[in-house]
Amino acid sequence: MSRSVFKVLDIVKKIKSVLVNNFEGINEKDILISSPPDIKLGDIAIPLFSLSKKLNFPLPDLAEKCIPCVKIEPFVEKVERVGGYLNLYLNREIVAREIIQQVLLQNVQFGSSFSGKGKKALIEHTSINPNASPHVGRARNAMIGDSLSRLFRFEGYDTEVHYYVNDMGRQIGLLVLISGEIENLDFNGILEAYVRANQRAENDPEFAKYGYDLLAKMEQGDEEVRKKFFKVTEMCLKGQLQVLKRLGVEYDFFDRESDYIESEELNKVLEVLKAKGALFIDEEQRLTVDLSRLGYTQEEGRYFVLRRANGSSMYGYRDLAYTIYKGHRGADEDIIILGEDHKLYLQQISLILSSAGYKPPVPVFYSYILLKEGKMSTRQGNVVLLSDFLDTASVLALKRVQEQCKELSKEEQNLIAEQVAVSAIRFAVLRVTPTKNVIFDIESALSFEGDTGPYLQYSCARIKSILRKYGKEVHDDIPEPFPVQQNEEWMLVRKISEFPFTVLNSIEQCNPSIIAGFALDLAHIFTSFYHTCPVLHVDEEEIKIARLQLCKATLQTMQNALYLLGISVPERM
RNA sequence: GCGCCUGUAGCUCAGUUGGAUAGAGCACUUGCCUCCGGAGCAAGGGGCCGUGGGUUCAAAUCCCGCCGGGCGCGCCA
Repeated sequence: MSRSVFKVLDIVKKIKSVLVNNFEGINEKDILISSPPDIKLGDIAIPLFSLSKKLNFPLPDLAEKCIPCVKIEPFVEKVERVGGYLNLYLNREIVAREIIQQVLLQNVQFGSSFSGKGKKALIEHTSINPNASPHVGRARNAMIGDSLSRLFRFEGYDTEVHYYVNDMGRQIGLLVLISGEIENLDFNGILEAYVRANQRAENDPEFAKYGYDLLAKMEQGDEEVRKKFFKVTEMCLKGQLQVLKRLGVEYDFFDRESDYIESEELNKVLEVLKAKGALFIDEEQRLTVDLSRLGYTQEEGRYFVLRRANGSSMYGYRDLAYTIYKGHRGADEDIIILGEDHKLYLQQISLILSSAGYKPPVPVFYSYILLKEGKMSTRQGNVVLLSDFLDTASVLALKRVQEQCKELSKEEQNLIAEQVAVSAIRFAVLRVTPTKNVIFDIESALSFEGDTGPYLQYSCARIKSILRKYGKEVHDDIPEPFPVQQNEEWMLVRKISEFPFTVLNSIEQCNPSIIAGFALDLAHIFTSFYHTCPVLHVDEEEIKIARLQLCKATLQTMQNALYLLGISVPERM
């Protein structure tokens, strides 16, 4: 069921205002605009059921009255009533011209409504514990966050991306402890070291205690200990960032948790909580917030501990301080990407912040990536490391590139293979709505066939090939009228016209999968067009040019969509 | 136990916020490279949209109950 709506032109807006002006007692919200289930039934559909009811006007009469109103010149060619629907047929040649023109004029900006102009967005994402190489499950956070960052930038927001470096805590303490025992510990050895440290802590209370002691010294600002923590976490962070960079994920700011051990402003917030009777020292000497005093109604999750009995801070304390800091950066949109396991936690800190007059960040939650065999577990060894996946995908892609692009240099071939590998993983993860679990199937993610990132790149490569073979620059002046002969051409135009709407929809819902779905639709329609409509092999020069322009507009739209997903488009593959 | 999320073809997922005949890909069957790139296209089979009620002109979509899956629930981060 396609519900394409022509957003590029203001036809929808015009229809609404015309109807509102012609009928008393209705407003724009009463008028629904959708589109017919089949291209044969027209391009825009207006269901009249509720209008007829609201106006107390028999449906056939209402339809009769509406038909001349919505026949908006010169775009609407024909209006028909089918059952309770008013179906509008657009003038393909005029509408297509307008749309293709817009795409070619706006090129890399086509799709943006600039809704974020003059506004600022702050996005925090990824925050993988610096203790291991990231697996694809963890990377879902980074991919969603990165894609949203691209969306916000695309819409004109002044966007800053933050990475919160969790360089504290008992786990890191243990890691620092054991790193002192291993010579030349590097990023590759870190996971093993981490696992070993945890095992030892379980069996050796002495060792565990050292971990805590080290953490306490770190908190108290012991310079030497701080240096040790920094050294280990920095090495780990660098390694992780290298892998993430392969995916095209980058950050503007790295904020270290250890810089938020003490916060005067947060202490003032705590005074507010105290005044509300929400802050107390519990029976085990922990500094605790009783959220029920702030409006929290559940018993589960009612208490939120800020400091241990020995006075050391908990993650929640530091994160509250950090969140306050972020709030002062003046962002209109303050967004944080979190795994679904943080839902209650975020609710808790949001309650604390808002009860002291702060605006909490807007969370985007995502569910875990599962393997067919079940959950990913580092301990059980059934994880798919991001770097491993990229390596195998890249090798597989290289084989095909070597066959198909023999004339290219080795470096170019490698580059393309890497681009294909990245698109395979990014698309496989991003195409699924964040709130749903992703069942990750390595086999199909590596197949590059069907609804995959490489398929999208492939369809672009085909367009580029056509444009290359044409040999000349395809100019941007669109003929009037623009010839549209086949349904496939028209369907392409319709799909392209949806893109700005899709972008807005995606950013409103903070859901990149909407873009992914759009890219797939567009690619399918294009390949269908490709097989039915010859571009270079047509005699009439006007048709050839028009189709070349349609190809160019399709490519531009596809590249813009893929850019938002962090997928780059090779010239050939 | 309580709370949040989720259930659509054998499998992996869409379904533009309540609209017309529920759509793709994988897998299976059948065609299509002397023709702009077969990482492709065209066609076919395959559905009680978890289940039982309700709301209305209209429900995969909204509300309630039940069942299955994911996540969480006081010194982890």
